[in-house]
Amino acid sequence: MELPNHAKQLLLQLNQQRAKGYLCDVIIVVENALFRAHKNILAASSIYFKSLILHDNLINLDTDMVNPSIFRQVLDFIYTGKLLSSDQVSDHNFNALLTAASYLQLHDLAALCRKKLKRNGRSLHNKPTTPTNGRTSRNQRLSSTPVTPNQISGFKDSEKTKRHEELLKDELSEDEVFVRNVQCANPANSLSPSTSKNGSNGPITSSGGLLELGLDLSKKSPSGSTVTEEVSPSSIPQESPQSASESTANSASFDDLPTNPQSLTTGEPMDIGEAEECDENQHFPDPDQQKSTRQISRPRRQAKGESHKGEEMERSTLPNGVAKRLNVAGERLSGGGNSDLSYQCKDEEEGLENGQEQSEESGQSENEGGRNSANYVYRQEGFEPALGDNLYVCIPCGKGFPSSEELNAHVETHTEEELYIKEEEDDAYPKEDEAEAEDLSSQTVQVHGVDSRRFCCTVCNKSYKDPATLRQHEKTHWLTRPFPCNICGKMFTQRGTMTRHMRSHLGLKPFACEECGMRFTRQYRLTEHMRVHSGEKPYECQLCGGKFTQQRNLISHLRMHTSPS
DNA sequence: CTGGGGAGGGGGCCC
DNA sequence: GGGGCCCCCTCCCCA
Repeated sequence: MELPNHAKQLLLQLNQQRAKGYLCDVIIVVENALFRAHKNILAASSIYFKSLILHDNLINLDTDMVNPSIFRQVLDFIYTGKLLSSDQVSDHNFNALLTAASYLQLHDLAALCRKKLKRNGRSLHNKPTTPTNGRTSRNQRLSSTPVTPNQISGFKDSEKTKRHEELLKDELSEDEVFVRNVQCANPANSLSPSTSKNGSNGPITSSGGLLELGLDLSKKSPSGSTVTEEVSPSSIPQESPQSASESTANSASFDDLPTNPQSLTTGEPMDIGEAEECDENQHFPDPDQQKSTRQISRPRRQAKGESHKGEEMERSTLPNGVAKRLNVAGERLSGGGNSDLSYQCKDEEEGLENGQEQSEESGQSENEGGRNSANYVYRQEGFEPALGDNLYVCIPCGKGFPSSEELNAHVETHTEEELYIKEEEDDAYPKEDEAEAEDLSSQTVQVHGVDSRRFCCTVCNKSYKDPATLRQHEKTHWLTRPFPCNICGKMFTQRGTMTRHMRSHLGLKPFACEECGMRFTRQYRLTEHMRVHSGEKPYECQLCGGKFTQQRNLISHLRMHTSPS
């Protein structure tokens, strides 16, 4: 007995889930576009993917071989077995598809493309369609500014490309919208290292419309002359749980998108069955051949360890029974390609059990449901039967919910005060003066005579000059971190920190050295760096007289003095 | 090979 | 929100 449509229905469901970002556990980076998908599906489709996603949740594809537009079709094909109808896909597009399919070892797709090209009597070009990486310019496509054919550098046949872009224009899947939120941050800087180094792209202004999409991770250089990212400030899509309701404008664009996989493609689909060599058993080619074609260079290993004092405190104070880790199959988000994208969630790599950190899924869940309000969405570790389907757990109270939407609705009922860790509930923090701390209420203002630091934290007794700073500090005691990274899900207590973190994902280095052209993610780094050119060494060791350009190196040096040797 | 310095990069947090 | 600083990790170079 066999259900005739079982496989089809299963794939349909999976594609719907992809469209919603549901249970997606891998992000594929193609130039400046990100695609969410399921590891299992990719692994089942291509041994190339299979090898890549074993350890990485973030895969960076070779932009010489595939561009975002093509990969979108590839991904659609993987999930549906269908391509756009042949009259909607130009020969040039088939060439690009063939290139991508070969590169990704999607042999069925490659065979399909070959057949179509052969049928059309065209020569096969199993080469990149362009030396400029087929920068099909999703940014441009998404931009409200009209795009001239010349701007689409990815294809020589710009008219056909444009036509294809138009075809795709109105059928963005949700993963692309997710991409939009990320990539619009830096329309000038793609994720490829080629543009991150010197920022050779032209200046981008808000007139392009990209910034309306809401993410600005750029900075302005102090000099201004060497920086290309001239963008106006705009809001960040992530918001605190308290302000989540304000994000409806963002959410609307998601909700309007089609989730039916059929709508992901238009026109008459071309079924995979057209490919002559489409044998189900031919999905996995010779592994040796696979190795030889592997294109992705491994990223430089990133900083791994950190003190994470606050996170350790969080772990120690998490309520019993509250799931912390949403860890989806390895969970380690590492850059699969260029170093600009080689960020790794350090705690994830270290296997820490910190729910606040393990939020790739939370990010997806927020995309699925409240979009920007799912700061409390964490999957239960494993799938404990006792919880049934209530896999989405509210960290503060431990309640489980079957969907992120319900959890988000529940989270709204929590007040800030509830999220705050009361002093009496927390014995994990060092107290400078416990007796005094006991007398402090959350509203207490300590006046220490002429001391201007009148605002004391009731948890750790630190004092601050103004209530805003105190409030900012108090967030470090919260169980939850209100600002998640859209890419890796890492959570931050301050929006600025998250924004800064996002720059590392996107390779944004707005601060350029006028002397050597080296670029930095932070002004402070540039200031430090400038001492290299000036020869200034303001930090002097009082023990040996050694001088240093950076304070941290003096500190490191001092350890050498103090450590027993 | 090892230790030390220089420097790039990331996160936390206060102002 | 941005700036600045601290702390950390890491890599690279060189003696």
